[in-house]
Amino acid sequence: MVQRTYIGDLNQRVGENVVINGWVSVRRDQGKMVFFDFRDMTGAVQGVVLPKSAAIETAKDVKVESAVSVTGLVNKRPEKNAQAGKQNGDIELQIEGIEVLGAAATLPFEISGDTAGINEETRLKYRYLDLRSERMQRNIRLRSEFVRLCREFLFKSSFTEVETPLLTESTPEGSRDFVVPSRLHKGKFYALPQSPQQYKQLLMVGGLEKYFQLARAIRDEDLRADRGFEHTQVDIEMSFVGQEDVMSLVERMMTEAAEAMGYTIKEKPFPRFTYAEAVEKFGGDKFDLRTEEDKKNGVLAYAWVYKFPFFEKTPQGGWTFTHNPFSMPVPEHVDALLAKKDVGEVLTTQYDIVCNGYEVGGGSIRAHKPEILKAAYEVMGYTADEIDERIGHMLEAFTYGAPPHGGIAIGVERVIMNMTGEEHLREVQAFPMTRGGQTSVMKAPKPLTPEQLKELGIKIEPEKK
RNA sequence: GCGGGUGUAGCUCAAUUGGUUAGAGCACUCCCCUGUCACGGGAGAGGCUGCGGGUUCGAGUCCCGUCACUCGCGCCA
Repeated sequence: MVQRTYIGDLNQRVGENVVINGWVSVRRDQGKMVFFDFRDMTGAVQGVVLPKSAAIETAKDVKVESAVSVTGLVNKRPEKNAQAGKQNGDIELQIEGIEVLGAAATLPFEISGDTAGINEETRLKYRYLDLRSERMQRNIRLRSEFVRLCREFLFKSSFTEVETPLLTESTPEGSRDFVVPSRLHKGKFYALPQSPQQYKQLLMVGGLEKYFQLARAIRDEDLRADRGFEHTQVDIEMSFVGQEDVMSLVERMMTEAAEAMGYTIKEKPFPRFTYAEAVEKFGGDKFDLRTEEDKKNGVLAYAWVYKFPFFEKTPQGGWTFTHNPFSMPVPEHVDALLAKKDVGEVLTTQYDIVCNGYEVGGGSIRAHKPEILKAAYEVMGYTADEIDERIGHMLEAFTYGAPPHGGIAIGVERVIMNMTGEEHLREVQAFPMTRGGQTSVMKAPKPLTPEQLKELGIKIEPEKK
């Protein structure tokens, strides 16, 4: 069997016989001769079946988007037939044989153009076809490239990648959990992680010092254009660090990745605004620092927002956290928190990273001393028993030599949306859901069989109207 | 949960104040074409107008209900 040549390498093989694999993008049947556009993951090339070619009969039956193996001779095109400014526009494949490896039925929609205008339901039902489109190929590959560069940066910086559990505990003070019924413990449920927060802090207690994970975060809240049930975070945690250490590491990672991908960052180091400044200047903590010119040029305008209030009033007159309850207050406010004095004035070490109007990540230095973490829960009005039930395990873990630690989570989809200019999360995920929460292609959620329900100890009550 | 938008051929859309047999482009099938490159030319097939009800001599069009998709709010970092 002859070695496959990638289409992107054909221009170095002029005069040679080659085999290419790929898909048929276009067929142009001229009667006596037939032209094709083929593509693989490296690019596109024109093939021609001449009248005397043995492949002429099969060529007429090849359907667009079929997967094929094509043998032929790489020719320089005559000057008058060359296509300037087009990949492989100066060569073509003179086809000797076409083998259809996977025939294509008539397509439900055309994928040669931009599929963004096609009905969302149709695109998602046939996501495997939509993924062949140029736009989706670009977005998904770009996403992979970003993730690769983050991984490389973090490995280079002595981080350890750790996978934390997917089946875990419900966290009532966050957003709504997706839950999984337990077969072994009927009537009890696991929850899918909203973030690996507790585990990554326990990894710091566990001496890993520098952890990261490409972590899936799962939340059962209604969907938006830029928000799905699932998204992916570059999740980072470090020991023996302060706010400055985490921020500068993240800044280097984001800069290296973006610049390696050819993007321009508007301002380095990233400008910083306190929450109060951001509200005053921009009316909120998600702002866009780009000029119209920047927008045209695809510039990324990163910035930090920090010094958020730790707590805010609840409608009932109590206190709740603004970001999360497990952060350290800024050093000068630790005593106030411990004394529960001037609670509304206490600032947290939380830092958010924003870019082009989106919040792309957030983190903080964590409360690694049990009394500080406990104080935050007391401010929010939890009883000793409730605190023990919710975070007793963390408080205990922190009694065994917990290092000061902090971290961040960067939302991968948000970054890729900024890079591609996409306004919809679905355009940067391979298999997203509809807004109504139905999965691509196979349309979950679906009912379970009575046997499955019985095994789980679950009875479904018919919904009353 | 609330509010807005959309739903007509496989896809993208059109169809006058309610009026005859619901049209077009692309895709598809067949025929013609030796240099095309989103090839071109000719012919053809393809419709429960999301679904259910109502008003009317007559509904794609008006009314009520319902479903799906979508955008925003609530919710959510």
